[in-house]
Amino acid sequence: MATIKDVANHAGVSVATVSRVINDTGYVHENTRQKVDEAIRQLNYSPNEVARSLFKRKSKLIGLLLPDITNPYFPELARGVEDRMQESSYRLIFGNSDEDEHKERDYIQTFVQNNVVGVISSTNDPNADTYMKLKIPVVFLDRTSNDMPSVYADGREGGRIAAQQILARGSRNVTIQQGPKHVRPAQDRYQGALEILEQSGTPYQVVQTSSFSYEQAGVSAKELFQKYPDTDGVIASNDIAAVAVLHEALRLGRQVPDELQIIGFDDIPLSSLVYPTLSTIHQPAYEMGREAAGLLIEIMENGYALHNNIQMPVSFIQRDTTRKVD
Amino acid sequence: MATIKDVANHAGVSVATVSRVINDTGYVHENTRQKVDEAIRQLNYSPNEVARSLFKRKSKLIGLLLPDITNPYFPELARGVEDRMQESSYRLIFGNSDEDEHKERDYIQTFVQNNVVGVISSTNDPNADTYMKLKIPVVFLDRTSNDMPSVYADGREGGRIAAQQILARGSRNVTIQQGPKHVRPAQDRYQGALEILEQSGTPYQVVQTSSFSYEQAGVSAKELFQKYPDTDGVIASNDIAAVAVLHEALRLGRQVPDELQIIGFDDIPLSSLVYPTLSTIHQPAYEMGREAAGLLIEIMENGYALHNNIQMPVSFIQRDTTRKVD
DNA sequence: TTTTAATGAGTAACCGGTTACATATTTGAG
DNA sequence: CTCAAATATGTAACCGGTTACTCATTAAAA
Repeated sequence: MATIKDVANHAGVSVATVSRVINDTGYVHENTRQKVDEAIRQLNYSPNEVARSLFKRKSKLIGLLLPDITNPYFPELARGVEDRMQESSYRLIFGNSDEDEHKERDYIQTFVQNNVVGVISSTNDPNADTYMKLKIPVVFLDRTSNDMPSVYADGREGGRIAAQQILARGSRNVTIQQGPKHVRPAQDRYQGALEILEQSGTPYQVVQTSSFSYEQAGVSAKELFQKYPDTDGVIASNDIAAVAVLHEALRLGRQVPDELQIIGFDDIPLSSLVYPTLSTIHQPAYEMGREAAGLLIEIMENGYALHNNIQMPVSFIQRDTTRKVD
Repeated sequence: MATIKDVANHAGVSVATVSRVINDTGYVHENTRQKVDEAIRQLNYSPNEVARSLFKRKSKLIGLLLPDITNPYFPELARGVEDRMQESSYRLIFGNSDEDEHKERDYIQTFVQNNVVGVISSTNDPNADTYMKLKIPVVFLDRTSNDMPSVYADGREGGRIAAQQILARGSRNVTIQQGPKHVRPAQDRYQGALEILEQSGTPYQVVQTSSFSYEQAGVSAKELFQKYPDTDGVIASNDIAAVAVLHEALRLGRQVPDELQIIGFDDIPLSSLVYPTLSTIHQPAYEMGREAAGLLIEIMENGYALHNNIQMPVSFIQRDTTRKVD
């Protein structure tokens, strides 16, 4: 690869001048600029970001930490982040945390070692030392933190809506999946649903799910119907779990939505492709990713942001696993 | 952040000695080593990878380029790559190419600018200049290249298997989705299926799909049944498309698999969660990701690899959108 | 005991950029 | 025409590591 020195030699100027040309700083005579541009073109030169990063102590890299890209909700977030970052010519160092504190710390460390200028993280503990001590801006995505910048959907409200809708549509023996205990958004939804069911006075029951993996989803769905064969409404912990429940229900010959209603959470793309299509609580994942990226960029460039906590709206998407009302 | 100089001062030694300690090179007296280790601990020092990278002209970063992480097949690949890279403490700079040549070039350039030591790419044109001129090792993933390292599934064979199976199970008026023309693996499958159908002499028809997006999948499925309402077997271009077809078929009241069989491609996790579960051609995506990472590591560390072209087996997964035979 | 090899640690150049500073030339106001 | 300000460019220090080289000390071999 050609270096700035090669370009300088080729153009018969000093490296400082070349630097001025490529960064458009200081004074450069038009003729000189042209000579340099020509040399750059001929040598197909592009500056070494590592050298830049070393001197400036900042790169054009952003650290992105998500729980598990294999869960279809996260690619949407990631894509939103990427697209927005791309527009401002930032690149991503990406890692899966598996909701594991240790992996998280590990990644954050290498982010710092690589001079990233900002971090976007979906952590369950935004107040962990790892983040509090960070000297670069962090935005929490899909997670809430009062005192730190974050972009998230109103999970609790989502849970409430799910419960309200399933009751309004006639379920009288609802089962709520609690979702993994250590995953904050899962617990928020759960609490929201619980709240409504409590105050409605209708009978309900709770089942645990320990992870968001596909295998777990299948197992949990089977368990659910073994324990509560009479349930007539399921508020699933997310769409994967919901699809698994739907699948198991059909296998058992239950009529959906007439005997059994199901509401998911997330509104991943496949929700509208299964049959019957899945009613769910929509989270604007792609937009959330974009917002998080935008927020981070704002903070990186201005040192602060106008709105540090962006709560995105959730909404009920009526499809075919719930009965119609109007 | 503490620098190596801080550590050196704190320990009362030179930076060279600290460097020897952290890299475990050269001679260092045990007592000295302990002093340095203690200083590192106290200052919570970890070396700046950017400075290292600049001097060595190589980082611990790998460039990963995938078409679109939003397509559920790719997160599996990505995860496989990440997990393997993680084990050898490489990190990923990640980008979505959207199968777009320009975006690809852009990414490859910033990979180089950031001193990545290797690239894993799913490109449609492994012979493009962008790659031929690269001085760092590249492994093509989910794409074939004769002369360059690659890890891919036998798409053509997959297509053949799909056609054989759908015929063996009694479809007599098959529709093949061709998939996007510029996407190599899609065309391979298509060719494979075509081959078998041609030589079988049974009637068949071809429909185009222009992208792998969810919306497209829905539209294509509708079109398919409008054009060929009498088809009794669909070989879809991938699982997303297949699920869309399945969905549309059920909506139209077609009996699956009795009146209509459907075979997908990829075996994404959701294939076994839809109802009825989707018969499909399995690609070991996660393992392919791991293999690609392993291959790249081998090349990076030895300068060459024993097996440069790793073809992974595909297999027919019999589920419920095809009839049973035994 | 002498000689040589192994061990231990510091100095300084280097990686490829950026930028403060110095210097030279040009421009324009008075 | 003079002189300050604006323009143009080069020199060299710096970012935070790594490593070649030098020198001193210690251990081992002769």
